[in-house]
Amino acid sequence: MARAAGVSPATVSRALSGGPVSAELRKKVEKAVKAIGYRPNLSARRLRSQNTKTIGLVVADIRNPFFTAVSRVVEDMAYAQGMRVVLCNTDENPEREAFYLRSMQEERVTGLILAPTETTLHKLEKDPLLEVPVVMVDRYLASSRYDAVALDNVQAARVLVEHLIASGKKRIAGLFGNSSRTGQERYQGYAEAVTKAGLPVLGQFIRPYTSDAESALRQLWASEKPDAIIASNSLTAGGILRAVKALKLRIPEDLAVAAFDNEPWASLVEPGLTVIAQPVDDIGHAAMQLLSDRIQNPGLQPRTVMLGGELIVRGSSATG
Amino acid sequence: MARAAGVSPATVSRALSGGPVSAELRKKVEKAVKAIGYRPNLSARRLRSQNTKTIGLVVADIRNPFFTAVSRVVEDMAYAQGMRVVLCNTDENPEREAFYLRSMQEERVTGLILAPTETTLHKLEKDPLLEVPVVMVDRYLASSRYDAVALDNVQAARVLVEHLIASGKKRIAGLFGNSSRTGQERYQGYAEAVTKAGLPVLGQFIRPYTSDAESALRQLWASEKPDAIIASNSLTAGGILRAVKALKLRIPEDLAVAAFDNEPWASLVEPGLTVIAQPVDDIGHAAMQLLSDRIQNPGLQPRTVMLGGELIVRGSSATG
DNA sequence: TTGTACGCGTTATCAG
DNA sequence: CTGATAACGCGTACAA
Repeated sequence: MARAAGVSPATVSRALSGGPVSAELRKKVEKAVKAIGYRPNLSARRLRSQNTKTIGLVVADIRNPFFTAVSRVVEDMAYAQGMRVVLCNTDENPEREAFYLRSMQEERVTGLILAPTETTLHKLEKDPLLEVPVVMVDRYLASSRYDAVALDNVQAARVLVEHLIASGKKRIAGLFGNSSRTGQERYQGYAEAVTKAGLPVLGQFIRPYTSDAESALRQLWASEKPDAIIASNSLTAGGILRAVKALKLRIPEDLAVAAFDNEPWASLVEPGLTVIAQPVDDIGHAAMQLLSDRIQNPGLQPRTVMLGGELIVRGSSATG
Repeated sequence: MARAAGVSPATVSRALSGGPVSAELRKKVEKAVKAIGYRPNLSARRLRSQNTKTIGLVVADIRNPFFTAVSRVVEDMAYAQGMRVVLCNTDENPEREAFYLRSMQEERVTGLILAPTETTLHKLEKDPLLEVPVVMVDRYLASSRYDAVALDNVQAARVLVEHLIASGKKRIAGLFGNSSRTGQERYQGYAEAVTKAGLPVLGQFIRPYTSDAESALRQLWASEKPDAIIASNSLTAGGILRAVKALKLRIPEDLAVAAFDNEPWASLVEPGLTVIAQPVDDIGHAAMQLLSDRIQNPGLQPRTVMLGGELIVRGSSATG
């Protein structure tokens, strides 16, 4: 490139990065850029500057609408700051997580946004093998060494259950994801609420897939005969509705249903699905904000941003 | 690292990449790796090897379930080949597309998977400023210079419309995305089918957002009084169902509805949404396969993989 | 203002 | 089998 423009490499570098260059030479460089279709080499630039301007986004599965929404916000904010986003799906598999975290280290990412499994969450807390800025999303430990942003799951689950109790439900079941802290916290809020009301605890942990939720509900219906059920996420909710349809149960008369995540279809299914809406945009925004802050100032005390959910009542939980 | 292990850089490189090294020195290197938590620097590796092992994925919006599904498959296959995926959302905005394509060039991506707007699609065909392997996804031009994989949109739309005609519908409307070739093709298949049956063409192009679809249907219902409508994608379908609900129309008696994309909720809404299911996994798989082939052999003739959709009939289009 | 020289961390080539 | 050396493309201190 330098010789294509007939100037020194240094001049090219300066011209392209707005350094002090005479108008004449600047023209020469710009002309050469167009002539040969020159594009600066980011690998070289990163190696030299020791700044990759890359953020790693490691989530369980981008098809989970929650992560989809978060990733979109993260990508928007990243590119607004001239950063790129590398996407990783771990399928809640600690081995894949370990692999990706190693990769992100080799990538020398500027920062990392991570929704870890319970396993990895504890491992990272014990020995902090990541020396890059990290923000946990959706899952976190109290008084962690890492920044985190998440829904107040315990509180949100409690609100959801109390709503069902207020609707007169007496046998409230719950299906919770078995691999993430999120599921545990929502279970906790659920269990506290039903216990406090003197109702039985009918919660169980399942893999967060539609089919697992479907069969779990069938079993539950054949044994415990709940009159209401809450789902820890939208995939599980889908499975429940599928089973409800197959069993020809009426909602909410036979079974009230409520869930987490206000998917677009929540208002389209009959009679409308009651949900806790997560502020996904705010969560993504907070994650990037925490990350930017920490990148600028690594010495910061770890911060946890806890956001509230919004209860949206629809027909699926209407007073019986 | 080299001096931490007490050997030469070359030996470190060989040891880590399985080259010919004595067992003794290999131990030394491995020990040093653990001791200092060494991770190879990918920027340096890429600069030196001129191989970034990175694929760029440029789509309109990762929140569109079609792209979500494709991206998941792409990411899976990429990492199975030791490649990373950089994600870009263009919002169907040609300027953002241009920006990202430039970025991907600077990134020296090994390959590019791209769902371009109509604008960019034509521009790239005219002057091929991308000299990396490119696979178009979801949108493409006939006899293009690029590889492509997509649904046979004309055919699929025709099938969908013919199904509605067979159900006795006489005034079939259609809402199609206004920014992508996909919308145009589906319109074409729609128009052909209704014309052939001697029915009026009530199709229109809208921005592919839920709210636009909602107001479009309200207007349509107030003027053309269709007895059926098809939606070019799942967001548009959602808007239609929302408006239908607000207008208290009965499906399918007042208005039959059919759409593209078999989202999980399609079977959950009453009375079930008739759709053309896109083979999203196959599409993602084919895209990566085409890309791998072209990376291995850049001289290949451009290929277009056209996949068929599957008509899934549900209650929303039941014979009136 | 401009050019020269060096180094970022790696791999490939070439001697030894 | 191993080490010195060069080069990938860029940015920057330093000299001119």
